[in-house]
Amino acid sequence: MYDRIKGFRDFYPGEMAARRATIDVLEGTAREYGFREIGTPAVERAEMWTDKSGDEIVDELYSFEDKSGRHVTLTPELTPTVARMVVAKQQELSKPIKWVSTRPFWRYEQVQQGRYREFYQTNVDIFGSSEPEADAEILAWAADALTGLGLTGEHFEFRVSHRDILGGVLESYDTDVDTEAAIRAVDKSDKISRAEYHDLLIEAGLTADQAAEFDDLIADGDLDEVEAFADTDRVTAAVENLRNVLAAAEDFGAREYCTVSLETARGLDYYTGVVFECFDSAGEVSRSIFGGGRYDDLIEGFGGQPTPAVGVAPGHATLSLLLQRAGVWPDEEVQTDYYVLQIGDTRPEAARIVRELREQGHVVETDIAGRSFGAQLDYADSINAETVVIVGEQDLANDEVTIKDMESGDQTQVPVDDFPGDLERPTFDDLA
RNA sequence: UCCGGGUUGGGGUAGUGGUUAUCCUUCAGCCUUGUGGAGGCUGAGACGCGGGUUCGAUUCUCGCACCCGGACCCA
Repeated sequence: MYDRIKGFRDFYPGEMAARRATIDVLEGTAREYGFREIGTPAVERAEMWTDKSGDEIVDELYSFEDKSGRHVTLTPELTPTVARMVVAKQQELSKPIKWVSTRPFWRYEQVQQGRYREFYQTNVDIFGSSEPEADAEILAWAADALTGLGLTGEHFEFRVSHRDILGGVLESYDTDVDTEAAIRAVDKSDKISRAEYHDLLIEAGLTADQAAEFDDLIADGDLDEVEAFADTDRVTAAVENLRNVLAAAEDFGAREYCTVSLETARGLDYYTGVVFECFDSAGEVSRSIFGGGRYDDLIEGFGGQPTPAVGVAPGHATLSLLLQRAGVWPDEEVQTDYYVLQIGDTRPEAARIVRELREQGHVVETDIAGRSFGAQLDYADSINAETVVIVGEQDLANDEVTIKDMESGDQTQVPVDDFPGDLERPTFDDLA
């Protein structure tokens, strides 16, 4: 026996069916919005990450030198790849560019609940619109996708913020405040005591009074108060933009899932405007389910024309945790339309029936294991066959086959030449 | 990298310093090549690895590996 590599997963049929069902909803919803599917390489140049994040990032990459000496890596995220793709065809792609893709990514990380080394994400991105409607469309897609999976507003919420609000408020203090340290403190505020939180803020350069005041302001999430408190262009613009996005989300049907949460500070460095994270409302999944937001500087950073961008990338692992805890994880039930049972040497006739039924698009199985009558029925039962077609020597001697309804156990004889005949999906009820 | 918990047939478990390691389930076959869901019978299948203590270790002990949580991290 060989071990499975840590952090990688096998999907047995039942699990694969659930994964497939999840992907179908996410992508099907994206298709309704006009997002077009793209395909991307599993391997990219490692420089796409080391240039931006430094060489330490290599520790978290599945990177290696290929046979021609290129330093490459299994891709840990999609964003640099789409950025590269947008830059490469910037002139010929009509805007807004709306792309979707579901695929695995790889990161060499510590494995934990909801986090693997090979993980699947559905990335949904819009390039070329800085309008609030673009941000709102991302929120709306996410909301539609989650409700399409069977979740409701009881199960999830989007905590929405704006990158410039926290920074802008901190900037407005006269004192010399270490903005980054303060934002890190906000990020941790959930996990530490109030006193510790305030201490961290004070270390970042706020006075004790300011720390308390800042805490209240941010915790309340009241945009009017924020605006009144920090009357700077940056904060005013951020607040207005956030309001516009929420107003559009209202019309798009996603507002009810959104909560203004100015503490939502964490996330990728490249976010520039509205940011949001999806959380389990019940708090059972403590980690954020996924995050998204606006990253207007990224394309330019990859050598393209300045191009606004906004996107979201739900990871399927945390999503499945949420779906399971909400009790809406798609459970596969094997469904088989027909089992064609053979007794004696009836293969030619049985095979003809099987092929005709399959041609009509039905799911059809027959004996390929040389089993006895009882064992075949047993098997037909185990695969939830709706109808069993018994092709036995005795039946054929009368030019008949037996049609058995597995749920009721009722059965009837029909002329073998009339089966399946012209009926699209002949069952016991049609033939009795 | 760190912290906590764990490891007995495919899955779930009981148990023990000493004879053939318990039970449930699963799987295969049979009872029953012409009637499944119930039942019965038969069979397959396990003490993570290595060292130590011991006459003897699956059991005690140490180390390691692996698994599950969590911290850090999360581009």
